[in-house]
This record gives sequence, structure tokens and C-alpha cells, in this order.
Amino acid sequence: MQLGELEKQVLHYLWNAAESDAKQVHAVLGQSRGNSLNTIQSTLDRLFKKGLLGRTKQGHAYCYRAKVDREALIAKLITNVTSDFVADGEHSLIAAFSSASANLDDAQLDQLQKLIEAQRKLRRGS
Amino acid sequence: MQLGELEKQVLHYLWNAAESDAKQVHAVLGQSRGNSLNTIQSTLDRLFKKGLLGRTKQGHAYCYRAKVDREALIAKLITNVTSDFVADGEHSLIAAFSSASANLDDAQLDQLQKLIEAQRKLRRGS
DNA sequence: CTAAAAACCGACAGGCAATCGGTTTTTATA
DNA sequence: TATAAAAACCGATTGCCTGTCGGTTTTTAG
Repeated sequence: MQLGELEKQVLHYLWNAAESDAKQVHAVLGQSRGNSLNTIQSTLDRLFKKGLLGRTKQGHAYCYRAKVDREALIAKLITNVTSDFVADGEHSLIAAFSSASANLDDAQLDQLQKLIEAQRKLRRGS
Repeated sequence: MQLGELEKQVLHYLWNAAESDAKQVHAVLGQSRGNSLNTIQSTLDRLFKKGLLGRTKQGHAYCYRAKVDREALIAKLITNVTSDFVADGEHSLIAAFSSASANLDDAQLDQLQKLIEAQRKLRRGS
């Protein structure tokens, strides 16, 4: 699944704003980009069809909200883009890390370490 | 940077084979897929222009070889696809990890831990 | 020098995001 | 309930990218 520029901006918007209808999104994004309301509507619809947004009819118009959060989307995109390059059982993040670790500074290594710890703690707890 | 199906297959091929010219790649991939030699040539050229392959004129024909290894490509793809969703200063791999860590099993966590350790040892040493 | 091999150029198809104009449907209200 | 305004829906166009080659030019070897 390929995401276009406007689609990304809409997602960003909906992660930070309350659920909104096309008009509201257009007021914030479309205005500055010079998009028509229709363009925003199409984009919202495309994102809905991709399963990234949910929507409900709120009186007159559809009200859209993010259906996946940022982290879940990132995870999904990573899986999509790397799945053809990783073997079964292998995880792309680990493959990527083994290539990129040299580019991380010490603080980032620490950060990663902490994330691993946190994840472990989570599992021991549950 | 979007990679098409044939492009991915060519990369896979060049990660496992010695450097090859278009004819050789065609003999292996093109034959089975029913591609013309020209199609393979175009694809090799596109990958070259994307910086994923290197090439040198070997007597008569260009000889292509992978310029990035599998892990580096995975890292690159992850960075590409996630960079619009991570804040400045945040490393996309780390953001990605915090997104996907829940999908790693215990063995994979161990593996990552070991990679971090190895990287640290490397730094202490040099 | 010349024939064959390879590179290079240009074109077209197919897919997807962005973009809207115009039409249909819905909704609220006079 | 008839109707106007609002919103959804449809279809078309553009632009970008991959796949696909045919045909032409350049290179190379004999």
C-alpha cells in the first residue's frame, strides 16, 4: 500500500485532532495547500477504503477518525515494504538493525536497550 | 523509492550470484518470466540509476553487482517509508522498533540485545 | 573494416495518487 | 411535502513509476 503526500498529511491531522468531517479537514489542510473540498473528500475516502480511517455518519456528513495509530501504521508499512526481503521467521527490524547499528549513537543504543527492557517487563507482567 | 516486482527479483539474484551482465540475468530470471533481454536491461539500468547496483564495463558488456546488501536495503526502505511519520532527531529505526516491538518474539528480543552488545563492544574496542 | 553484440532511446500499457467538475443523494426546513 | 443547500458519489484527467519492447546507435572483436 502506497501512501501519497496528502494522505500522509491527513493521517497526521487525524492523529492530533478530534474526529472531523471533510469540511473540517479541508479548512485546515486544503486551505493551505489550495486543494478543493472534493480533493480532500476523495483522499478521506481512499484512506477509508484502505482501512486506515473509520467513519460514521454524524447527522449530515461523514465523520472520519484514524483507525490505526501512528505506531501501528509504521509497523504495517515496514512489513509491507520489507516482506519480500525477509525469510520466514526472520524479522525485518532485526535485519535492518544489523545494518544500521553502526549509524546509531550511544544514546540511541541506550534508548533501544531501554525499549527492549520495557518490552520484556511487559511480558513478565502479563 | 518504490521497487517493482522484477526489480526485487533482480536484487535477490544479485545478492546470491556473482556479478553478472544482462545476458546472464536474463538467462536466469528473464527466461522463466518470459521477459525479453531488453526488459532485463532496462531494469538493471533503473536499479543502477537508483543507486542500488554498481556496474563496470567488463570487456563488452556492463557487469552489474549489488551496491547495497540486503540488510542495508531493508534499512533504507524502512527509513524511506517511515521518515514522514517520525519526528526530527528521532531515528526512524528506533521509532519503528517502538512501533513493532510487540511483534517480536522472545528469541528475537534476545537477538537484538546481542546485536546491541556487539555494537557496544566494537566501540569500546576502537 | 565489418558484423555482431550491447547499449541507448523512445514509446506504450497498467497501476496509483492527486485533482476536480458535475451529478445524484441526503437532509433539514420553509 | 417540496425544495434548496450540503454532502456524497462518479468519472475523467494528469503525473509519476514499473514493465515491456522495438528499433537505432555505439562499441567491440576479429
